[in-house]
Amino acid sequence: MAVHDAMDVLSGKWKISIISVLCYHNKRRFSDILNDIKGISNKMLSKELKELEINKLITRTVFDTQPVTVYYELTEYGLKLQSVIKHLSAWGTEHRKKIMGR
Amino acid sequence: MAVHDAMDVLSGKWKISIISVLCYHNKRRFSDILNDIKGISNKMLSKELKELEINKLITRTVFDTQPVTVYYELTEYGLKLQSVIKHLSAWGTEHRKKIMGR
DNA sequence: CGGCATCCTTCTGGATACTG
DNA sequence: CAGTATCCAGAAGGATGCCG
Repeated sequence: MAVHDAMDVLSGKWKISIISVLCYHNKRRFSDILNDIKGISNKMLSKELKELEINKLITRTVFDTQPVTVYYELTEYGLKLQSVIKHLSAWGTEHRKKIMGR
Repeated sequence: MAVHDAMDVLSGKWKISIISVLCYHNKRRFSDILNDIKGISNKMLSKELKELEINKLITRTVFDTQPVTVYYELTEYGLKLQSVIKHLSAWGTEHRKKIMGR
């Protein structure tokens, strides 16, 4: 099932949120993403970024400054998830209204 | 974050697959879904169906036959996920090609 | 048929401390 | 800054058996 193939890659508590952040910012640093996503720990961010990189959804670029600077960005491939995220986000907004009662 | 609101409801190993099945079949019985989704156990199917019902994404209808017949179907609300599923599915198909190398 | 109960193992993920 | 290492609790989820 194709949907399951997609979810294999996207499963994990934070992956969708991470991709979402990268959709809006294009290039983003580790600590910035850490602040963007409320509640995530550095351990989890590190782990999920690594998995996304393995699956070719994002790239990791290191700049040899002092201290080092690392940028993450979506690959061309990962960018194709933008429309999915957009729809999901719209649905999520509506869902929150429904659950919260306003 | 709206995306996270959506994922709260959709998290779980099989929920997206279940919704996907109901997108294609409209009305579907417990044991049919069990067969549709490869690898799922009855315990998991039961649990995730219950959660989806609580969140108003699906409805559960019991027919008092002998033995009982139970149908699940998407609510009007759950149906709004169809476009998300469609995009996700398309992406998943492409992803499989990419990973499998063809 | 459509589940629920139980057992048990694995995975998830938070807190904290440490490093180049 | 951008992680890694360790510890540990709790959740997820598979296997099996039982029930109306």
